[in-house]
Amino acid sequence: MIDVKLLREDPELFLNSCRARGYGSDLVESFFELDKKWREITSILNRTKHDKNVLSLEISKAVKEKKDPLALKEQVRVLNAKIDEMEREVTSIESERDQKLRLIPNIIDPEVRTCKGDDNNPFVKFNGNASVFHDDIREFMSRTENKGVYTEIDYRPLSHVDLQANLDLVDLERAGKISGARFYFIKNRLFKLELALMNYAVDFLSQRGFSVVEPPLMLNYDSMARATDIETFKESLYKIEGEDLYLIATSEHPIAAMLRDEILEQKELPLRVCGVSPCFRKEAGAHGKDTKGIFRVHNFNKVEQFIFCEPEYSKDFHNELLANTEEIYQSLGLSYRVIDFCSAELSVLNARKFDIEVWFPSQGKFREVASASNNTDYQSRSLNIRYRSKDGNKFVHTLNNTALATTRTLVAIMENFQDRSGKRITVPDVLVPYTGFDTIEK
RNA sequence: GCGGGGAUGGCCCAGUGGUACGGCGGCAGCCUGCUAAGCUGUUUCUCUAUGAGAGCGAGGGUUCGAAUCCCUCUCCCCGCGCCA
Repeated sequence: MIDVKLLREDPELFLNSCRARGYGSDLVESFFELDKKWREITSILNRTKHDKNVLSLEISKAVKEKKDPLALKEQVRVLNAKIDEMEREVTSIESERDQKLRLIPNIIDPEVRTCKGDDNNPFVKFNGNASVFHDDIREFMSRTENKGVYTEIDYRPLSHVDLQANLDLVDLERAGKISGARFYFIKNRLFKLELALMNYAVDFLSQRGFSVVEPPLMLNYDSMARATDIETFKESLYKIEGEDLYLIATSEHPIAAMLRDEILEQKELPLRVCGVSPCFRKEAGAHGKDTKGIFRVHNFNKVEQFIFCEPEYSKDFHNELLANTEEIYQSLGLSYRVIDFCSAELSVLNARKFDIEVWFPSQGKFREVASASNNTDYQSRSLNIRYRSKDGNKFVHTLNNTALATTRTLVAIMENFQDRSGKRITVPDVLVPYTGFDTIEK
């Protein structure tokens, strides 16, 4: 949620942010219309309540002095009827107003470029040495602003779907039979590789000052609504029938909600939390995309980074979160590019967002594996997470970034580290201590 | 699931129908000077702000008036039951 006071003081700030996102100004305008009405009625209501309180005190005195309070009581009854009516009106206007308020998006970081469309997200950097099939070189170089480094290959590597069939690593048919599309059984060495990835990422973050939590996998409506935005609710979340519970789409949400309504000490900050959990997503808006294999699925495991910090430092921590994930992917030997999101592609919560996209030689594309968001004080204001400072209690800034999502990283490893026969996958060196094997083959 | 106990400001705690007591901590100031202490003020949210309103886990109800009485719910603690 945005800061109402700031909105009243400087509407232009929010109008600009709305425009850059392609929103139009109706939201802000209808907020002000309702807010004006709300203030007017609230003011009369409070005056009436004051009158009532005064009368009530008089009754109290009258009773003590053994005078008859009947006439005074009647006056209060009349006021009560008015108060009831006004209160109903205020409540209804207030809820309408707050509904608008909750939809007004976060203020965009001034460094974000005003543009639209995923293809226009500004390129930030490339790292690695990608295997690129010669037909894809042009695409590869254009996506890296000619800064990409590659080794040309004269064949197209197998997709993970074919590889896993060759090596008996995933059973999609039976998962489809019992659960439906986008479900899977992960089998054998691929499962051990998944465990290795999670362990590796957790160890990595532990060494960088993160505490580790496995969160609740369900949140109630209130916590979820305050930790996320309406789009996530609509597009992603599974609800438990007959219960006030939703399956989490990422551990970002329970970690953010964990500290709701709390006041932290300044010396506790920054608070670095690593969350490890399955993530459940409906993928309702993704019909027809990535329908084969385990690239886009209804549940996967993820190691997430989350930071609560003082406002002054959130940009630094945003970079720290990005650097952590980059280092993980570098150490795995995967080539990636970083993009900086266009204003119109940011989520309502985001002030700024970077994505890390790994090169998949079998698809000839960079694909998203991690997403680093700075939500500034938008999430913390909804969740009411503050810290004590010299100038009073202030909202913390919250940031998050994927450290490692297992299914996509497994696909990346399979597609990048297969040999030419398509019957053997090399395990990245850093994972071998965790897996106990260095190849996956038939 | 059953029975009992609980939830009051950042924290602790008092409060059996008349408008929330006191302490601790934090902040500001004063006084002072020896590992410090003392004194005063302040401490949540909202508003059209010398003033008002709201706020005692949440939501209803009774009443002129509810932290207090009644109903429903949530969470925590103790015991019993069930259980990987």
